Amino acid sequence: MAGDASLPGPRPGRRVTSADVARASGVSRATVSYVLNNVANKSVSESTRQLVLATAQRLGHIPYAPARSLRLGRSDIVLALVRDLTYGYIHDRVLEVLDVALARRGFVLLIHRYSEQVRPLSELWPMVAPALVVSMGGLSVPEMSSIQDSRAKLVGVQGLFPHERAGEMQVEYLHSRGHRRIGYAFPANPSVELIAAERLAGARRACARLGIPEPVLQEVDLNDGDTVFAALDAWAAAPEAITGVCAHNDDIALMLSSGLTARGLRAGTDLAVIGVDNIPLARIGITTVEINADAFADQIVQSVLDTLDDRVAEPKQRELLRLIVRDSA
Amino acid sequence: MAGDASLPGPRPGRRVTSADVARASGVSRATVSYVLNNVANKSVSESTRQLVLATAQRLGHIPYAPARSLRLGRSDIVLALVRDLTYGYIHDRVLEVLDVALARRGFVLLIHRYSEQVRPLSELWPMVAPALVVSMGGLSVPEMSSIQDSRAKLVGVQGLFPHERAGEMQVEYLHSRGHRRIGYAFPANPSVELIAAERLAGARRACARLGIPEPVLQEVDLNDGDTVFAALDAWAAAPEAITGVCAHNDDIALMLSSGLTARGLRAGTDLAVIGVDNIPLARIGITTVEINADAFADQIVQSVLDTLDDRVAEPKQRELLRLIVRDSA
DNA sequence: TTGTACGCGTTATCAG
DNA sequence: CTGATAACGCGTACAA
Repeated sequence: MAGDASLPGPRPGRRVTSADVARASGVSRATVSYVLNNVANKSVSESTRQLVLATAQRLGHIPYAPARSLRLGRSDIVLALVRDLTYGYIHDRVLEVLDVALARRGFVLLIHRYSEQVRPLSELWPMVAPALVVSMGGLSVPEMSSIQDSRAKLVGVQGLFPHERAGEMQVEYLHSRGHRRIGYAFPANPSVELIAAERLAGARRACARLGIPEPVLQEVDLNDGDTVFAALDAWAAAPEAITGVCAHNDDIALMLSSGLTARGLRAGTDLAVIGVDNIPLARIGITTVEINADAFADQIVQSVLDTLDDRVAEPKQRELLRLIVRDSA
Repeated sequence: MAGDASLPGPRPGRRVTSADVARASGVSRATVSYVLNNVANKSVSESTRQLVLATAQRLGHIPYAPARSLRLGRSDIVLALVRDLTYGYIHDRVLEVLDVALARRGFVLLIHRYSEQVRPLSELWPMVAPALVVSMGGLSVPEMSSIQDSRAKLVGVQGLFPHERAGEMQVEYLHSRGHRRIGYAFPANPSVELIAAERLAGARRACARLGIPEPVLQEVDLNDGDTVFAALDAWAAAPEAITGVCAHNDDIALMLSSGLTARGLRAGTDLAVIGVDNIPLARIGITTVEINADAFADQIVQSVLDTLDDRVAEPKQRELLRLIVRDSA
């Protein structure tokens, strides 16, 4: 029994290190590392290999990420910066596809709900040391330079997506259906402001090109039903009544549709409403500009992998948008 | 020029370490560490303090997370395991509140979209070394033991939430409005199966207690509008027609409502529909069992902080559910 | 204020 | 071919 106690057994309350595995296996730490990492060019006899594997398993050894990263000079973390998780459907799909692609390359995708008020980016790097940062929204100049300082690579999603075109397509469709006075439902949520501005700009451009008046802007807050009714009233009270509305996205289009229903009216017959996204909930009755989530995701994945490999990204634009006509417009 | 070259200047292409700052400041690495960490009980003269701070700033030094974690034996990462980001509103709110609370404690919340098929949990620990894991869905037994092996603390969200009660409240409300034949719209998405089963169980229990037949189950797939119409048909064709339906959540309730509208019917008059969540989109017209997201978030935060401090959690149950009556039921 | 040992995994170099 | 020794990455904190 005294013999047992003097043996360098498992240290209580401490992490199981590769050194523990080495001791218990009667081999060196180097050998353990070679075995655990399947290092090529290093021949280890099958017997020791099995012994090390079994011992590691038995002791429950898990290589400690910080030590690995310190030695390797890089972490396997890709950090996605997101302002808001409720972007919903498209975002979720993109992040899923991205994580699968990264997994094949030995990286892991972690998502951070980023807000400058909670914690400046500069405080993020001493806590996480990502190999690459994917920014899912816009970034300010100081934010971008902070990422540069952190030595993480950076991929921005903004710019990859033709938001203006989406706004244009909405107006073009409404125009083709005879609508000449168009409303625009702009989101109140500040976290989508940049995107929203682009879509609106596209709608405005299309109106100008088609020779119809600028869209009549109304702000709609997803968290406040009153704003929906206020918008409907404003459009109805316009000098020349609005007959068709572009909604920033399907969520807002759905709210407008619900608002109409609540008033005994109906989207499509009393007021044309068109959204953007083609979210599942919209698939009953909402006319929309569909975003091809998979194609969009592929572009981002391509961009991320290129950046990880220090390749220059070849911008292979694919068609991401498609009109889907349903009852609401 | 030769003199310049022999100076230990900034090493090209390499990280700026605290040693670089120490050299450039003409002080020891220890001093740099003390200054940068504002260590109490360590008197550093104001002049060197300012010098070090300025030098660090000038060189763009950022403490390297892996080295910190290795030395301290802990990382500042709290990892939230999520099956699916489209849980939406409630989840987003919870994760926001949690991150704010963790920020105050010097931790950062990172979210991982977890799927066993993409990457087993055991491969996650060598990449991330979280101080604590928050599981936002259910975990299997091997998954839980994998977390144990990783030496991360674990907080499960399941169990904190009275899902059965939500199902009960739905049935109780429909019953109070005179409905005796009740349908149940069950989500097809497997990632919410555990939660959904609990809500359904509650609905069943309430039916039994009230002496009405079991709810007639129909599966509804958010991504497939046909399932909505199939469900509506099935309920209408039941031996005794269904007059009220409990939806697993507001998204499904909204789909049912849209389906009714598409058929020229209306939720509330032709078929009563009640959801769960009170998501923003539901706030026009959908009767629902509201989840108090902030109170729910507070519970989780409390649980997380208790676990981080190795305190035993005191289960301070608050009322999380509230009936909200609108047009749809 | 400083010197230095430490945390842990990786890998170049060396010995049998 | 099989394996061991030792240096390294970087920040922290104890002893001096």
